[in-house]
Amino acid sequence: MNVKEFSKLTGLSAHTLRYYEKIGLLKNINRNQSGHRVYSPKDTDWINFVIRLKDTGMPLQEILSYASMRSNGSETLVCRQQLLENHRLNLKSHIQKQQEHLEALEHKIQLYKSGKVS
Amino acid sequence: MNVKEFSKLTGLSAHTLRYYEKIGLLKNINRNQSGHRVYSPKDTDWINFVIRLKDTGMPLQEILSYASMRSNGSETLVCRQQLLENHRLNLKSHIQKQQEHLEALEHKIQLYKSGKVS
DNA sequence: TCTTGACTTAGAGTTAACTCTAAGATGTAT
DNA sequence: ATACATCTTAGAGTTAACTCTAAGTCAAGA
Repeated sequence: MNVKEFSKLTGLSAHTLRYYEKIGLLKNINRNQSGHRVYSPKDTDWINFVIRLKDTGMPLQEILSYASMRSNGSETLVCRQQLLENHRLNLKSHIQKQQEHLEALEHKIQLYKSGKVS
Repeated sequence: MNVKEFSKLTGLSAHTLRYYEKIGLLKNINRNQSGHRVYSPKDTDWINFVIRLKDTGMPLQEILSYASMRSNGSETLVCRQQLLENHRLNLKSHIQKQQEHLEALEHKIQLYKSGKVS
């Protein structure tokens, strides 16, 4: 898969994909005989997980730290699990808070609907 | 209330509060005889709503647009309500998506717990 | 009165995460 | 063979939202 196809698949621009590679978020991307990148299904799995972490608000630096632990093999398993469990707690409380915000927003909209706002 | 107290109340730094005023998000803040800002309960209500919008991911530009409609009085009521209802839909789908991310994350953590990840 | 700390302004600097540019090599359709 | 799109790189530019700096004013306690 070339960069254009991979870009379409992931929803990230070719620029962003090269940027992710530059900062170390994507590693060991294969090249064809003319030096063009060739992405594999493994790259797809990894980038999809990266995108999930990113979409849940994890900064690239922290994803990078997960990535580098991953490439250090099984001695980092506990640490990676810790990181993910910590992220899970953050995400749960984020959802909780957004739910409260939603309710407050719906209350405000009700005020508009009943003409109690000017 | 001076800027320090208002900062503590809102959780925003004094720098940020002045910045919000500079870009037009806070308007007509009173001053005492020596030119220092004096924040009122009305300012508190407004900033709290601003913070809610911000925390739900609304860009300052859009909050600003709500703010400027608000200061244009009742002829913008419908438009403001529209903006909030649209934001409500975005927020609902955000929460939905985060919920899905949470489930995928919990699944991944299960893989770690059962030793299926290396 | 002197010091200490809070306040003011305009404007510069920072950070994260892209996003684009330039200049050149390669690939694909007519 | 000739366009024309796509690939490559290093490095510069952009955007949002702060965050800080400098230089000066003001207020309260020893």
